[in-house]
Amino acid sequence: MKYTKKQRQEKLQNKIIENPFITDEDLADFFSVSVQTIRLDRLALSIPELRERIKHVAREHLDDVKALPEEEVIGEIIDLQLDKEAISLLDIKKEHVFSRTGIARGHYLFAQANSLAVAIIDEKMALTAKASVHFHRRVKEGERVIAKAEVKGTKDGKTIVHVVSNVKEEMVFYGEFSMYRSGK
Amino acid sequence: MKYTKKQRQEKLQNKIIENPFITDEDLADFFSVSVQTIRLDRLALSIPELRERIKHVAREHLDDVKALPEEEVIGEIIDLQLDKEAISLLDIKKEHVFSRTGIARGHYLFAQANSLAVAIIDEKMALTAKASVHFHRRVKEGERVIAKAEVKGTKDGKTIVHVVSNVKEEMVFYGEFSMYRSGK
DNA sequence: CCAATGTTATGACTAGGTAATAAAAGTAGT
DNA sequence: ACTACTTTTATTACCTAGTCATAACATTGG
Repeated sequence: MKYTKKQRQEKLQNKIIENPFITDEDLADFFSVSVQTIRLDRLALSIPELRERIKHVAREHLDDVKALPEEEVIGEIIDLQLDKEAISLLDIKKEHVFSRTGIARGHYLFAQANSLAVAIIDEKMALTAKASVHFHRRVKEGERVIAKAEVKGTKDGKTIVHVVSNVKEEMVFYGEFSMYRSGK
Repeated sequence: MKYTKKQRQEKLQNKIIENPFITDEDLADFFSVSVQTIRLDRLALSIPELRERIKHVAREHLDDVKALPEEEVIGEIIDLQLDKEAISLLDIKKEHVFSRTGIARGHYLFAQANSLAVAIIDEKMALTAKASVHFHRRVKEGERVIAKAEVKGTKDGKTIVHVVSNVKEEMVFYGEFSMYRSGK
């Protein structure tokens, strides 16, 4: 025999993670055992059946795509006084960090700050013209970044917004954004 | 009767887009028609059955999660000479633009430039310290942004990278990045 | 009123399973 | 070599959410 029960079950788990769309029959072929054995294995490992697996993957996706366009903002806005100040919150998760180091990629902090700068403008449309940003400290997975934006005034039609992002009491990011606004 | 055939089929389409997990039976209940009618409707609209719908959504998701961590870069790198220059390409799609205006959100252009600046550094790890960026022209859905990064030199341990992004011959973005590098 | 369109019902079949039960095969210990 | 136990396989009945084909019934417009 090729594998012991334990070995097979380990491999099985990997196989299914790798390709959640595989049927018991295909697995049975692959391991040269009967379908029933595969089913006992899944039962033992509490791996749900193909359809449930697919459903699960699909639901995750649906949550993703629903979460994004709903709020065209990176991070969750928790306070917003138009043309004055705004605060948003971003929890740094796996998808935001370099997988090797666990350090957040700069453009997510930028994105949080930038989209907050867009949101704060009391206009149907706002676009970033210029930005000058500083990354003060690396942010790690699991940390919560709170960005605070403040409108500093207007200079030749462009609104200047300052954004300071903190993790707890520590400043991790600072940016100055110069925003076009659609208003006449 | 509540709806005509046409009205029902339109509503049906929306219903399914809204919640692809709904069964024919639930739909039949909702519209107070028989399951068979729903099936004829789906057939007419060529909407696949529940399981196929779910599978499709799941596959998209799988592609997403597989595509992202593979290359930790926004855009596709088409040329890379470490510590010299690099070029990447980003096709602006629906998910990159403000849905109302079709104009690309600034942080995607930033992300493309920033991740190119990270990639160009010949080191296991590179992080952005500072960045100064200008958005010269709005980029629209369907346009292809080509970012070109050049290493300009090193100043107190930080590498200066310039990134110019063009759509066709027109410059749309310019950024100067100051990068930390892990090297001793 | 009758023909066309729309709707519902029925029966046979499918994939990819669950669950329960039984039988067979392999592995150890003595 | 025989028993005891684990592991694997087979069998049967059932399930969901469909497919496809055929037939009958209902509604509406002209």
